[in-house]
Amino acid sequence: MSQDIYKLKAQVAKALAHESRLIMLDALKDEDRCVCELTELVGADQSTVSKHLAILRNAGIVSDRREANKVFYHLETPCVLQFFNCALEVVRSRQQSFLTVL
Amino acid sequence: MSQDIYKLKAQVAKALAHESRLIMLDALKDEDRCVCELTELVGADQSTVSKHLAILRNAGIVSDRREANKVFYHLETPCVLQFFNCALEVVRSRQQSFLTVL
DNA sequence: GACATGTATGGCAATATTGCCATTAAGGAG
DNA sequence: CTCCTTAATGGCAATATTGCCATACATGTC
Repeated sequence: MSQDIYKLKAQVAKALAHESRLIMLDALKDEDRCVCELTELVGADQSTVSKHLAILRNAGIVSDRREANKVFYHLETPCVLQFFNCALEVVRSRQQSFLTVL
Repeated sequence: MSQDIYKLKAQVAKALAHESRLIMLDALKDEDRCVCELTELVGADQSTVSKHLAILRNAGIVSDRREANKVFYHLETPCVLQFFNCALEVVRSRQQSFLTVL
C-alpha cells in the first residue's frame, strides 16, 4: 500500500522533530562526531543524547562506527539538510516581528 | 539566540511528523482543497482533520480561506514537498527487502 | 585481574500528541 | 427564523515522547 509510504515518511519527520536532534545533525554536516562531543554540544544528559542518536539511527539518517572506546556518528543522508532551509523559509513566512533574529 | 532557531525548525518538523498531515500536504500540492475533501481523503473524523489542519496552519505551512460555507486550505510553502523526496531517500537507504513497495 | 573512560539500556515520572465524541460557530437555503 | 451543511473547539482517555537516574556494556590502561 502506498499508504505505508506516508507512515514511513512521517517516521523520518518525527526523527527531525526535536531541537537537540537538529542541533546534532547540523554539527554532523561538517564532520563525524563522537557521542561525547555531541553531548557537550546539546548540553543534556549523556543517556538522553544516546537515545536521541538511536532515534536518528533507526530512522536511517545517521550511522555509527566504533573507534577505540568512542563511537562516532556520521550523517548518511545529507538531503535532510535541505529541510533546514525550508524550515527557515516556513518560519520566515510567518513574518512575525519578533523573529528579526533570523 | 540561534538556539531558538532550532526550536522553531523542530516545530516545523513536528508539523510534518504525522501520516495524515503528509497525505493532506501531498494532495494540496496540486490544488487547494476544502476540509470535506481532506477529511474523506485521510478517512478520519472531521474534528480530527480540523485539528491536523490547525497544526499545519500554526506552523505556517498552509493558509485557509472561506468560500461560502466551505473552508479551503492552500499550501503556502511548497518547499516542504522537497522533504518528501528526501524522506523517501532516507527510507530507501535502509535497504530493507520488504520495502520493494518503493 | 582492577580501574577509568565512553556509550547504551532499563525504568519511571512528567509532558505532549492523538483521536474520538459532543458541542459550538458560520453560512447558505427555504 | 429554522434547517442544513461545513468547519472549529472543548473535553477526555489512550498513547507516545522526553529526560533524568541508575546501571550495564565496551574498550583501553595499568
